[in-house]
Amino acid sequence: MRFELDAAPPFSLSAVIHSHGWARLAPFNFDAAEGQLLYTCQLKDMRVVNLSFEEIPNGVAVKSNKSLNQEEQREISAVVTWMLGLDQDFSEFYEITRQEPKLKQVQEKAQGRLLRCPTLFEDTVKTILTTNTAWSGTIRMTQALVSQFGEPLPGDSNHNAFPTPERIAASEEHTLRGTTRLGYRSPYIHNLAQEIQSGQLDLESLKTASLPTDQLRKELLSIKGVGNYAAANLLMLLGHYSYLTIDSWAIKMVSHEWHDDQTIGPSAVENAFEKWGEWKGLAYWLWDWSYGAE
DNA sequence: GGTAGACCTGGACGC
DNA sequence: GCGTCCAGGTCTACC
Repeated sequence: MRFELDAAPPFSLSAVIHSHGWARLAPFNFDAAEGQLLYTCQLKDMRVVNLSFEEIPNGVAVKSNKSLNQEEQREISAVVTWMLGLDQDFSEFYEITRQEPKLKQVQEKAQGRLLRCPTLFEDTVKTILTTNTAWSGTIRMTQALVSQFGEPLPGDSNHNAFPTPERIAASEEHTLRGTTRLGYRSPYIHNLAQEIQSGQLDLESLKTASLPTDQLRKELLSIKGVGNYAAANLLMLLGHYSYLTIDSWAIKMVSHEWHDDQTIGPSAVENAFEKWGEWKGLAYWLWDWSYGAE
């Protein structure tokens, strides 16, 4: 089954796919040779379907491996709109970056949208799994979580949906740790799933909450396992760009760009992007870094 | 408020 | 094959 969704111009599916590493984390499946993105999605009625995305002139065409009823199609339309940021408008950002040589490519390439997961729960878990580990570790842990706890695609044991909070909460923490090798992150993920499952935390409501950025950040920082870096990353996914995702890579990039590779601290990274105000997170993220280019 | 040390895993490296 | 070291953010205890 195939249907089309409009996107606010300019739009580039490729720019969304390459906006960060999410496309390489299960249950996303990115075929680099074909340039095709797939996602194994569990619907509200618990059905699991495989979705693929194709760029068309005014937006994106969505293909499902199974037929969908009207309600399911409405649900997937809303989910894909959120995942690809189809309704996001970056004209203000493009306006202020036009004169900056290191950002002049952003409008031309329709950059700005960041690939998101259907739920903030999934984005939060994946963000926690990026902390204090190499990227290969993030891929391994996410794959283990999906294959061990995700609902399988009918007739295809190689593809599972991302596990629901209920499914993770129903397991024992030591089982989660033992089967997925999440290490010390395991209690963070388990605790988050339990809080959502019990109704103590309504994480998904933050996607549409009209809270000031600082308040939203405070809510995110209250989650065990989410610190400054993780909160900034999640804020970016929620469309708030006034905090920087300062990790070891950011420090290395800024040190090389403006400090002759001298040792610097996080405040130097902050200072370097202060002028971009509420857009500084995005300016940093899309900056055309000279590191590795020479 | 700032800082040190522990947390956990996989990979690189030396023997 | 085995042991050691290191990288990567966050939490907690302590000052």
